[in-house]
Formats: sequence, structure tokens, C-alpha cells
Amino acid sequence: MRDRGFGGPNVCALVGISYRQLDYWARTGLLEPSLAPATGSGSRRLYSYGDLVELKVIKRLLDGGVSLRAARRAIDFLRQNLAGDLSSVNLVLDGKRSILARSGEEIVDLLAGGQGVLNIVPLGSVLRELDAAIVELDERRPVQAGETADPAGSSEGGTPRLDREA
Amino acid sequence: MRDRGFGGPNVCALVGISYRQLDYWARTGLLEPSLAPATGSGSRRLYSYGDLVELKVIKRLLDGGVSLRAARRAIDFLRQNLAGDLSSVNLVLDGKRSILARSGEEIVDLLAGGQGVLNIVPLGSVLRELDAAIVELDERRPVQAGETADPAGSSEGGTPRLDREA
DNA sequence: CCGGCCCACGACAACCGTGTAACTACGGTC
DNA sequence: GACCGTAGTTACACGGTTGTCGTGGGCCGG
Repeated sequence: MRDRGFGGPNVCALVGISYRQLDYWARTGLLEPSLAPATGSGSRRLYSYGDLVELKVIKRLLDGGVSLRAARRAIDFLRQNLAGDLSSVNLVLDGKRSILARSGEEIVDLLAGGQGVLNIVPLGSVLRELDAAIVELDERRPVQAGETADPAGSSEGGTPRLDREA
Repeated sequence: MRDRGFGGPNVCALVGISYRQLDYWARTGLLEPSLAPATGSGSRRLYSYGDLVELKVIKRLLDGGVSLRAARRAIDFLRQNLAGDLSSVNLVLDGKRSILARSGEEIVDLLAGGQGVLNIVPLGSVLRELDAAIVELDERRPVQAGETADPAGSSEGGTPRLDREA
């Protein structure tokens, strides 16, 4: 089941970032938890599976040498272009625009015509790695309390989020 | 003739960066002018054509959202792998390693096998854009004094530099 | 009700990269 | 030899990102 929520520290372990980063990103609006935002000290953020995907993409970008600023733009784009099946798509950035490329040829075309730098993120591998991390986490620490997605009000019509559709 | 040198401010105009950046990069060792380093206040840095190429690559990377830190790694690599004809090569970074890819297929292969982000810089377009900028500069301001490469001691055996070999 | 634990929050420090501006030294001219 | 423009030098400031640490509020077991 990927419908449950994930707590802050667990998220950090899953995507491989520090809590400080997760916190900072939430505060600065890069990625607020879609299941439950923080409501003052003592509360708990609850992240959805889609959130995890986005976070992992950001992490990939940072590892690839992309600045957080550029990553913000990339995520903004990604949120608005949720192609059906993410697992076979590549996220391509060229500094200005962003594109979702389905085939390798498409990328070669971009290379031929474009004059800028291209940053390419194969989303398939992101999903695979994330899923692997989740099962590994569940093995070590079999699903705890407070992780069932449904914090009272469950009909939110906010920003569209990523979701698996393979 | 691309054998002449270029002064600091001219370099800024050519590659499209601020003087502050050029200065900072020179001081922090990202790219020191290969023809003549700064020797105290009042002196003048003199950049070679190869320097300009590297600078333009850096500029491209920054525009593409790559952090300066990653750009440093990229340039380090580029210095050590001067393939003969740059104009048909793509510089590919994956965060860890760097590669020079000659064909589009090569990149597709990398995409298939790799799991990280790829940053791709088509060097051909860099050279083209740079050359165009140089001729445009010469038109507006026909070659001034102090730009002939040969600051007294001309037999430097330092770090290998990029050079056009098309 | 009490004691702990988890975790958001706040404040601070540090680093990097860049902008701005004043200062200074060199090279040329008159 | 004094003047002046050019350009490197120095100092300061600022925004963005992350690390560290102490605080305090909520939740749960006893």
C-alpha cells in the first residue's frame, strides 16, 4: 500500500537527505507535506508517496550538481505536467524551459537543436529506488502507528500531486 | 588569429559574465588566465582563447542551473581530457564521473544504464557562439594594444589548456 | 497525573557566490 | 613629471542553503 503517510524522519531516511533540508524545504515552500502540514511545535508533518517522489527527484538533481534554485523550478514544472506513466519518462531541463521526454531519440533531437545545457533525470530509476527503499524500511521497522493517511479532513482540493500510475 | 590575449573586461563581455565573477573565479583557482596572471594592483590579466572556451562552458553550466561547485569539477575534468576536435563533442556530467561523448547514441546508452542525473554540454555550440562574439567585438573595437600574446616569458609549461583543433 | 519521547520551531553560525564601492597601481599622454 | 583612464585589490554586505543546539508542545504509556 502506498496510500499511507510518512513522518519527517522516515522521509529523510527514505530519500537520503538531512532533516534540516526537509524542514527548510517545507518552510520555504519547495515541498510542503500534502497529507498534513506542520501546525506549530509538537505537530507532525505527514508526507504522501507522491511527495516522496518529488523529494527524490530533488535529491537526484542536487547530487547531479544542480543548484537548489534550479531544482525549485524543475519541481514547479513537474507538478504541472503529470504525464500518466512516470516510470518511462525522462525529466529534461535546459535552464529555461523544462520538458518530459519519453524516448531517447527525443533527447537526441533536443541535443541537436538546443544550444544550452541539458539536465536529464530518468524518472523510472527514481521510482524503482524509492520503492526499494520503502520495502527495506518496512522490513526493518514494520509499519508504525500514526502513518495511516487520513488526518480527519481527507477531501483536499489543493495542488495536484504526483502519483504512481504504472 | 586566435593567438592573441584578451583583457579582463573584454573577457566579461565576450562570455557574458560580470567582472566580479571573473575575478572571483581567478582568485579561487577555478580559472586563472594562462597568458598572464595578475601581479598586484594595476597589472592586467591576459586570457587565451582556450581560457575563453572554458569560461564559456562554465557560463553555460551556470545558466543550465548547475552549481559553481559542480562546474569546478567539470572544468577540472575537461582540462585533463582534451580530445582533439572539441567541436563535435558533448561534455557529459553525472555528478560523480564526467565523460566526453561523441555521438547521440552514446548518450542514450548512458541514459539507459545510468541512474543519476546527466548534464550535457554540446561543446560545438560553445565554440560557435564564442567565435561569433569575438568577431563582433573586433568589429566594434578593432584590436587594441597590449593584446598580443607574449608577455616577455612565453615558454610556460603549466597546466594543459584547451585549444581549437577543428 | 506524570515522565519520556518525538519532532516542529527558533535562533545562531558558517560557507559560498555575487554585488557594490572605494582604493591603488600601472601605462600612456601632454 | 603631473594627469588620467583602465583594471586589479580590498573590504563590506547580502541572500541562499545547511549544520547545530536548545526549547517547547503534543502524544503515549504507566
